[in-house]
Amino acid sequence: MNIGEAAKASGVSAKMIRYYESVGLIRAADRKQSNYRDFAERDVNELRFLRRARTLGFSVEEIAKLLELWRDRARPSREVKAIALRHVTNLDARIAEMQAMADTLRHLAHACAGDHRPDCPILGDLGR
Amino acid sequence: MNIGEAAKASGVSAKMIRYYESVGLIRAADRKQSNYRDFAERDVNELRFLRRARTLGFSVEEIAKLLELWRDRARPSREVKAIALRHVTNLDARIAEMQAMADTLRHLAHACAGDHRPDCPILGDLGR
DNA sequence: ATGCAGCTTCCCAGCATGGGAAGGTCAAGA
DNA sequence: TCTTGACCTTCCCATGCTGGGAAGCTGCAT
Repeated sequence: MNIGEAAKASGVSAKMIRYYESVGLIRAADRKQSNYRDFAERDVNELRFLRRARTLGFSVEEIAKLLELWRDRARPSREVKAIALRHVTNLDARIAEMQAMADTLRHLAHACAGDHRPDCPILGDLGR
Repeated sequence: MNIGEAAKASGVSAKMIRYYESVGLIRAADRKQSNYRDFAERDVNELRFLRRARTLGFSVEEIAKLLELWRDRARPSREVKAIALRHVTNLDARIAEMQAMADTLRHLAHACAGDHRPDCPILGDLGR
């Protein structure tokens, strides 16, 4: 399977497949005589795993560990769970930060007339 | 005022001050004969504005517009409000995304024993 | 055989930030 | 006065993830 087909089948762009390979996230694919990469079904499965993990917000580094565990039939589920929960903690922290930003801005915007006049609590706050 | 003092006074690192100057976010500071940058109180005020806007999550590009409006005494508050609300919409979207990620993961992690055994709904989902 | 689609590598760009090297400047203390 | 150390200057590099594009090779269909 060429990289284009693997990309279509997995939902990961060819550009990204090459990148993941270059940083060692996935095994380097086999090569045909033409030097074209040759993907097997197993590779496509890993790429799909990868894509799904990305949509859940895992970093490339975390995915490296998850993939390793995935490949290891004797993994302890404890390790997988730990990575997932650490990521959840991380997400929650970032959500709280952004929530605070949004709330502050909503509040300031609410107090701003939003017309032709220059007076503006938003700028007032920023320049306090 | 040297860049170090301006950094301390504004809470923006010297590195970042140089960067903001290089991308045209702030006016290029005056130079002394030594070629050292020379900051005035007004510059420090802009840097503080900048820092506050960054903590509210505005992009450098948005801040460029906000700074422009801040400097313009005849600005219509409408424009400021529009930028702020657009940013809030943006934040809300990202929060919702991350919330969905966190919820999915919490759910999967809850179903995962997290012990020495290899069975794991988290990996199951990722590799579905 | 010719052309086009698809592959290869390599470089560049962005966001915002920090690290560090090589070299110039300033102020304080011996 | 000279040295020293803190601070400044520019320049390049790296991060994490993604896309754009150039130059050149391969493979298939007409």
